[in-house]
Amino acid sequence: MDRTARHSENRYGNRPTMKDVAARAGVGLKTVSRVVNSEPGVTPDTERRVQEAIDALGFRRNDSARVLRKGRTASIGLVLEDLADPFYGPLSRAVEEVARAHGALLINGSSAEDPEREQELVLALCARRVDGLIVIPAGDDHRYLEPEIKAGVATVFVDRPAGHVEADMVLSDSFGGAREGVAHLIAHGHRRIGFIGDQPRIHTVTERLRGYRAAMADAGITVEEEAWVSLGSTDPARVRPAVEAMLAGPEPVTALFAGNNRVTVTAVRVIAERERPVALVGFDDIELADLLGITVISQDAAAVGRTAAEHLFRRLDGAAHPPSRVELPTRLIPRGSGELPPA
Amino acid sequence: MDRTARHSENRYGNRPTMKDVAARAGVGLKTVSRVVNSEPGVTPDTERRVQEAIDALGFRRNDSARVLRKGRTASIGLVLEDLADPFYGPLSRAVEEVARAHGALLINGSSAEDPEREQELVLALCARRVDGLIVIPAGDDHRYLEPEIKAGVATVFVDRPAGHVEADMVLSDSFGGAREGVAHLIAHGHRRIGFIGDQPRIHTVTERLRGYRAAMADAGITVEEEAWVSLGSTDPARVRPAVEAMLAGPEPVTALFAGNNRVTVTAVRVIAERERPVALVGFDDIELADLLGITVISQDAAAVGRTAAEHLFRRLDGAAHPPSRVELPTRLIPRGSGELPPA
DNA sequence: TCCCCTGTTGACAACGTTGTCCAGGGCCTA
DNA sequence: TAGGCCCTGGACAACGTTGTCAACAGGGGA
Repeated sequence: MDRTARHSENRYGNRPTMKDVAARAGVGLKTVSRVVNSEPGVTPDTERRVQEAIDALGFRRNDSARVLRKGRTASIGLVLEDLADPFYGPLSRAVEEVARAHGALLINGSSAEDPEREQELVLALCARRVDGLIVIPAGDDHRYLEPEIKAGVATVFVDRPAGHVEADMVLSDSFGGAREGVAHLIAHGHRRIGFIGDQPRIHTVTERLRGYRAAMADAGITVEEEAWVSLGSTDPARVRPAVEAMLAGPEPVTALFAGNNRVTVTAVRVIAERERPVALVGFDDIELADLLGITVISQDAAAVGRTAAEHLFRRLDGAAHPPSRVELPTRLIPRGSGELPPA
Repeated sequence: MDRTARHSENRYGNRPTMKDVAARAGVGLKTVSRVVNSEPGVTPDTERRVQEAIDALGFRRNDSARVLRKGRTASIGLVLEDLADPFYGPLSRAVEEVARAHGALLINGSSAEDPEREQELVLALCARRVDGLIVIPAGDDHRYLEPEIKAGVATVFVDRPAGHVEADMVLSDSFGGAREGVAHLIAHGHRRIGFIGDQPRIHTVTERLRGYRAAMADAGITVEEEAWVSLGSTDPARVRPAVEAMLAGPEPVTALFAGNNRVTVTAVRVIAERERPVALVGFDDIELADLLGITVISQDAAAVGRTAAEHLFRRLDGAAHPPSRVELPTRLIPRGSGELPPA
């Protein structure tokens, strides 16, 4: 098999280059470059000839070469947990919107909550020389990013703090939100309150748990650890029995605090199957939660994304202040389920 | 000061290049390249020295240069309507998963249902030389893609057919699904059935409307166009009064068919405010719809994304068959709202 | 008439990587 | 011991673009 032939066939089909355009228009290479980039110093007549050649050949500038030459890719990377999670859709969209306003494209990837996969993704993005990175950390050690950050890749961590690395962060007030939610339940007469959360490895999980404990302590309630606190994953196959266990037995909990949107959904399902009403407050808002009367601690995913992206581009525009840490407030939205009295 | 160092400082921060690594390891440039790409023909000892230099300098291969040289970017583009829409999250995630299995990254953008923005995005992606494109069309004329497709950019259109261009398509059976949903309502005794949809410019909208008409015609029902059919946007500010109008008056509709998930959500809200029960079937499934008892025509967003991505990579792997058109089936999920009798 | 100035244009190098090809050294075989 | 072969390593060009700089033409002023 002839290698050269296969090779050329495997390239960009037969993409015309500026050289081809130049030849066809009968001008120099650089003149084409000028036209393509709307640089001044080209007579209207020449410009027209070049433009005709461009249209005729279907030429499109090769941004890879441009990037190589200029050093900026006009693209940013976003690494999150799961694009299919309704919390991350709006967040991602908000980031995209800001990026678009700055003429940048968005490359994104899901870490699936796996630190190794996070690192793999982030480094792949760095190899592409994205100008900046927005990372929702899966792991808790980001020293692998040090050379990148030192080399000038603007980086913003979102939703959870970075591990062992200095960088901007945009977080939600997980502690305060959970504390408020649990206090809300206590204010409605509950004392036996269960907490169901994701893996304790995740920062927001421990923060929310801390908020739960704080609210309980404020009310002088001693938490029955074994019976009232359940951490693990958001898989319904785990959450469901955990919730059922809390609601069973001689002294069941009368209220539940659900650590995130995935957990809330499963909790709602379990509760719906029972006769006895159970109070519930969930972290994160959910679509149609208003119709189901679910009280939630809402965090504005779009605002989080927008804020993070704005920070990022401020860095890219040269801001050199020390790493900042923004904490966005949460909001309690009472809709009924959090205002039920103890059974 | 060393020339190389000063130079690279001006570019990507101060990114070391293979040349720097080679100098430090005391080997040739190409040897570094071999190590980085795990090519054979390097003694373990040399490899170790190179690897040490790489680690010491924090070197990361510049994929822009690699792409320029190799002609493949190992990235694909996905242009959809709105990443924040719960239908597109899972779709996007499925595409990403397939891309990942093929070692490719995903660049995505939202067209916001604006044909111009779609074109702008697609062409930007082409300039980046993505290997392939998955497009959920906003516009209905894609002739602008002709030179790209001819140049070898694999392209798959999803959810809606392409305009004036030969390419693979992966669609859902909008017509059949809507027809089945409306027939379901008719089977439960309804004859006055309203249809609420998005902009008629969108292919799926007219297809679903066609399904509605077909089901009505099958049952010998004459559609009262003015009163029963409402198209426009998915903005609640428009949908809400439209639904209210259908449910008002001396001869209101007794059932509604909602054209997509956004519309369904608003319809559910309006219905929830009323005393008289109104039957409802919605196109697209919605989270928690099971708890609210909403009957839906479900299309598997993840399956759509996966199928499209698989088609794309088959093309990239050399498949040369003529453009195919896949239509994925929908599924009626009865949950109560679609089985209500006429009031 | 000459010269300078301005405005257009093109030649050329460089960006960082990979493919090609060649050189040298060590080892095996005859 | 000579010849040949394999294995390792390096020099060099090329990918398509942009920045630099110089050339050139035309016009106007002295």
